[in-house]
Amino acid sequence: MAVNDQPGVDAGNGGGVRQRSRASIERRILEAAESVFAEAGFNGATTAEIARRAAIPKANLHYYFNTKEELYQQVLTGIINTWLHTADEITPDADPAHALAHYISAKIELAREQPIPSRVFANEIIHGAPHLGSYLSTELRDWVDSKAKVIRSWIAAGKMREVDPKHLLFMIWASTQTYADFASQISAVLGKEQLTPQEYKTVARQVSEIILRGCGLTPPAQI
Amino acid sequence: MAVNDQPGVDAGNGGGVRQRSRASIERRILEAAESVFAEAGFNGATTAEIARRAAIPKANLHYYFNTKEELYQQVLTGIINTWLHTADEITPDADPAHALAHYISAKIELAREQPIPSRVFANEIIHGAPHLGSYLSTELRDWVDSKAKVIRSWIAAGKMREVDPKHLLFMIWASTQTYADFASQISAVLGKEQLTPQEYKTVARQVSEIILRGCGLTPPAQI
DNA sequence: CGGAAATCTGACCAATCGATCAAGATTTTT
DNA sequence: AAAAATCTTGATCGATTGGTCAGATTTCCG
Repeated sequence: MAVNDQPGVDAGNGGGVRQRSRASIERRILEAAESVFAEAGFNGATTAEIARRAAIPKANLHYYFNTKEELYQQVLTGIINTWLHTADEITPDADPAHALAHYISAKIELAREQPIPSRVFANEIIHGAPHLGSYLSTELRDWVDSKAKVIRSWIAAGKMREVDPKHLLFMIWASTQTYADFASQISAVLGKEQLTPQEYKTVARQVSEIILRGCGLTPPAQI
Repeated sequence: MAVNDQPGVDAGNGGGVRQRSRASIERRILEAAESVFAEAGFNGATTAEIARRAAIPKANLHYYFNTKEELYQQVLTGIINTWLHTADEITPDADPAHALAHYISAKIELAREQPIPSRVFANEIIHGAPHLGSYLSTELRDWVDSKAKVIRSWIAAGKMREVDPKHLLFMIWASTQTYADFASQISAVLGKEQLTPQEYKTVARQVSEIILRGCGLTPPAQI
């Protein structure tokens, strides 16, 4: 299906009330879908529940998004786009300690601010990524290759201990996203509804310290 | 429902063919259920598909397990019991470096040997653990409290750097289980169907080294 | 052997699901 | 103001689901 294969988008008006209203309601539907997909997965989510949370009749939801699959794809795409630029500071000329600490801190922040999209993505991966097409083996793989190359250049320059760059990235992903994906477990174990922003900062500092020291780096005093 | 609330179990025979056959078929059903739950989650899993993989009619499956919920509970219980004793070496008198390295190594091994149950559990947690009752906030919480106490005793004895014990455990869980739960992502990014046992050993060594150094410990030469 | 208990199974059911449709309401364009 | 385009909605459909049930078959044991 083409991107603009929906009525109204190519109407003659130059971004009038119609388009603004349409964008607004689509955002509301996507947010509702996000939370339902996160709670129940693709199979468990029902369009009726999504419609209910978006406060529109189910038939109207299918006017804006033809199929549940299309809705899910849009949610996934939104998540992925959000994640594309969190490691921009990982560049050859950067200071490894600072760049990694910044990356870890940013990922923990994201886990705190947007845990729901993270859970949708995690659920998709756990079930073998049946709806992600070739994204993992093409775009994400290229992204990892390029970041691994940067880390390898840091190692070659003697800036840090010799570690496998890709598995280091997996470890950072796991250690940070666990605070979004497995929040229910962490909350239950710690015995508190949710962590405070202060506690998230403490977590970011500890994860940074362990990984940086593990890489033979000295954690920066301030991030 | 009581544990032995099924026909045949309390028959007069002393562990004859009947009981052995029942145990065998129940195991076959549970294995089938495990894989289906892992691939589709609780909602997405169908009793028809579980029955198909167990090679029995659906009605027969419901003879051994009354409801899908009961089947799911048994799968979850099995997983949890498997995990209960993986950290037995974490004791006050143990050497922190050796104990942690052993724990991490054992968890990576488990991720390699039994990724499917791990995914069922992870899926349950991601969706807020709706079927786990109070397990997380009671038994698991107590388990974590006791292990955290051990780690705190290590710190008090000056054996390792001061870190938050619980978040250290979360980090170990995340870094190890990611190789089971997110295997599809790791495979796609690395461009290989699956890691070799040798590669799992490399992963275990690297995760150990980073975490141990991160805790101010010296990784043991051999685990 | 013979009957009781346990096991197995095809057929079936009520509920729920994603999706469709026709018809009406509203807004925009001419 | 008429026509066209867009939006909204209740009703409904075919497909799938978890679970049931009556009856056939097998196993067990005196």
